[in-house]
Amino acid sequence: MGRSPCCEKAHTNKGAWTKEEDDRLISYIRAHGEGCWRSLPKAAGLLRCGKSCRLRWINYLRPDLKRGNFTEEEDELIIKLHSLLGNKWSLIAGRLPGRTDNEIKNYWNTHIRRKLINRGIDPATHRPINEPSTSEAAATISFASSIAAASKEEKNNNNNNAVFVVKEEKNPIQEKCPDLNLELRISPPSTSSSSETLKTGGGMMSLCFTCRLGLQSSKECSCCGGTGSGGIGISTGSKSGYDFLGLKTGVLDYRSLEMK
DNA sequence: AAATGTCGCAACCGCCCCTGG
DNA sequence: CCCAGGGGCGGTTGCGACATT
Repeated sequence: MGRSPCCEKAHTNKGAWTKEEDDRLISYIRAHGEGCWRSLPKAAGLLRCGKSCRLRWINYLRPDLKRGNFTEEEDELIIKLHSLLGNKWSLIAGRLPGRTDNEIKNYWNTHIRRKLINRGIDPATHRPINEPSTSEAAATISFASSIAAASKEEKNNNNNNAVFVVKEEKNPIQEKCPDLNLELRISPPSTSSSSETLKTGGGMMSLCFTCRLGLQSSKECSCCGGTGSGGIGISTGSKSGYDFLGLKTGVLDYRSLEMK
């Protein structure tokens, strides 16, 4: 039993979007919101596949996209997140307000990979290229509980819902590449608190409801202040409501953390 | 100036997961 | 519990822009 195609391929346009198509899609979504992508093209008068519309909107037309060059901070954050999450571009994109998974994926493949190779780091494993591949643990995220990892801050926050500790441990690889081999520690969320709290190696962040919906830096955001600046918190320890590790739903799906 | 090579990005493809009936 | 539909994601491709010869 085959899966029905997502659209009538015979009657859909493909390839680059025209200005008129963009305008139609934008005006339709402004009027009706992002709804059923499958029926959207017909409703909007577009001869496009619903998936194509979704992709165009998410990757190019969304008003909150931050286009332009990646900053050095974003570079480093992407590298760190990739070392933790692997090719989970959507998760990584979730930590970079205004950036899309596709954009980050492209940027990784074209710039960061080369950058890491130039540094002598294997972009796939985040290990030194010359490093013999005997140390399996070095490439694997450790979910081992670590009391020490809980750090002092945990004592100050007993209402944590989802607590993530990104801990750096000293080992030979770590000393060569101090940003790598970060450890994640995950505890299940509770339902008692109205905001999520997350920890990084450097700071504590409390997420407002808006941020938990993935609307960081929006006008309604109370923890980011709606400044549009977003938060690059993993390494800086800023308190900018950074939705680290896909907490948009309030429940962490551990499968999303698996390394490939 | 033309030809060729390389790079970067937008878009597509196909698979997987989630959800509702 | 099973199945189909819809949405989302990661990998790949195609093409235009730019650089080099």
